Amino acid sequence: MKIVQQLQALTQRAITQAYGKEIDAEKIVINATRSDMDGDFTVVTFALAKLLGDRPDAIAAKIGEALEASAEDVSGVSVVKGFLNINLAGSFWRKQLEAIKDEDQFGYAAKKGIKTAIEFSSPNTNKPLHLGHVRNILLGWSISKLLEAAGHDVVRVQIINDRGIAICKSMVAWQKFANGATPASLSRKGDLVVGDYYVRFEAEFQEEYRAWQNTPAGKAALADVKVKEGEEPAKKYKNTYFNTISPLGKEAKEMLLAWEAGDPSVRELWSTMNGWVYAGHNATYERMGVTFDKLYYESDTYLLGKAMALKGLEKEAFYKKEDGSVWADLTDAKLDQKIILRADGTSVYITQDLGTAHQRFEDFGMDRMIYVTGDEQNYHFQALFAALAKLQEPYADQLYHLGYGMIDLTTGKMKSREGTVVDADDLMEQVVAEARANAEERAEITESDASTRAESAEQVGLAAIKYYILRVGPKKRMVFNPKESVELQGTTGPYIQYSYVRAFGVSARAEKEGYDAAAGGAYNELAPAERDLVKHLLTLPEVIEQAAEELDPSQVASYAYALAKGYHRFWHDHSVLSAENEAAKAFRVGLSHAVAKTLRTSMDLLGISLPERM
RNA sequence: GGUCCCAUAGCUCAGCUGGAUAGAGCAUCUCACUUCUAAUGAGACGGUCACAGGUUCGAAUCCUGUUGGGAUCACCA
Repeated sequence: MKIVQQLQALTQRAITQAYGKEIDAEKIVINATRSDMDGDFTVVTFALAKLLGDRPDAIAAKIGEALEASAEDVSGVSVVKGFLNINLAGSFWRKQLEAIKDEDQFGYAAKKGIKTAIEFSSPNTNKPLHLGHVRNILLGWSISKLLEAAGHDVVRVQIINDRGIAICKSMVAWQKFANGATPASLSRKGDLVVGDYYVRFEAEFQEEYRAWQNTPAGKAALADVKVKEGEEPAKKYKNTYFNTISPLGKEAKEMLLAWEAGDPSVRELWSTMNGWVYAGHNATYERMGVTFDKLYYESDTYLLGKAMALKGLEKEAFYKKEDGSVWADLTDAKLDQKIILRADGTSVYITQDLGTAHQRFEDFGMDRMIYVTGDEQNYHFQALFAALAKLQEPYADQLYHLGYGMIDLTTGKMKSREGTVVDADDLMEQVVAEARANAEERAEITESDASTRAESAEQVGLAAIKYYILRVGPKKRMVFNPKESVELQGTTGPYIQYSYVRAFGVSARAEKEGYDAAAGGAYNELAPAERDLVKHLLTLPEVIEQAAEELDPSQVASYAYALAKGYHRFWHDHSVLSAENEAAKAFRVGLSHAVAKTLRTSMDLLGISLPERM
């Protein structure tokens, strides 16, 4: 039982003793005592004043007296205005620590029998993963771990957007300019190669468009474009040009049609180039420590979506317009009319999502489904959920969309077209290099060999990136400062890792050298730093529960940081191996052991691994 | 115009279901290393919690409105 609940029960009894009235225990407000006041927990009595017909300070005094007399774990009380500060005995905290120290899955909830599917990352197959994906992947992975810790059965899925005009652009450019080059012949990651040709296509297209603008036909067409003030005709006309005039655009569109028709040579090129991308993406995922249970491909599910649309028509959940297009009326969900199928029977974005959702339910029978995407898709998911509700899909009321805020670079907004994206691979490489440089500088202190240093640099660099991004609440738009993200000091992953290195190192050494573990039972006068650590350790289950409930890894990030900080402070003031006596030593070894274990648990929930040396 | 998200120290961010004098990190300035690993610790400096009302014994937190920033409202994904 949680300590606060125990105290509520005790306080409830004390009130009955002092006033002869029964108060609902849950209504008694008990908070952690402010750090600058003496005490562990504080009963806030203002709300009780009316119920008991007494003044807050008098209530605090009377409850305090009763508590001190009857509760053996209460070592002292003090009253400040209406606040009753309670001190719990050192032996109480010592016993609490002993109870969790070797608990295998401390912080994890029992299985709830709820199956949750979570979709994240879900890239296009025409380019490498970039900074936006990094936030998506880290959030998705961490939330999936949190849900598992909270007792859910989790299935991690992706929908891979492997078809469409974008990949066709890469394919056209590759055919025209690559001379048969492959990732192997270029010694370059496959996703980067395909991305190169996507960029090449865009560059060639820009050039073609610019040249056309200077032809008589181009000038005439642009002169007719109506624009608002500050808008450029050429920019506004670009899509129209691509779709109706551009030779390159025509090639790409013909390729898309050939793909849809199942043209064997186009399909073959398509699957070859997608294969390159998958190999590249997988390498990136692997380095990030992320895996998926099941992948869905848009090239499969867009057909399923069409079936869903037709089912919707049968059920009269959707309706057909005169031109043959299929629509959903979502006005009762405060949304608009939403198209489900085009007049020519081809699918739109939402169509494949309908199909994918249904297929997943067939595959897994999940109770809940969580989508992690950028918040620019908030409206899309509202519409998707409303449409699934209209179809009366059984899981329709258990769908969640987590739209995270855009991640901006310090230099400005992140736009792939302007070439200011930070590539995921480059980012990891840069930060790991920084960590390596740091480790080399400290090589004398750590007395480690080169391969150990390289390994820990990898862990440290990745921790820096992951922590930097996950410490911010998901919905908040955040600024990514490349310089600052490399920083290994302050509120960072490496700071926490260092705390772990200390806690783990010292407890492992004590185990190895041997100490009198039983002596700890005599240690009942905890120093403030020790008491704070034990208290903080004990809150892990609540932190996990709430973070999972709110789909918010940043709460765990804060928790881990506070724990690491507390341990650093403790370390500074107290010696473990050369403690004053055997009792103190035994207690501190146990404390260090528990801190190390808890840091490991909480950082694991963020997808961050901890080195034993650094 | 409709809907949604955001606004806290110079900068980047915490602040749980309303509780005491709003907290960290970075930056700036001090101090502490022949270490159980100083990638650390201690201190100083830094605030009209966007603004205005309301609810309450009590509001950064809840409600309403205003302002500012962003997203979205495509037969794009």
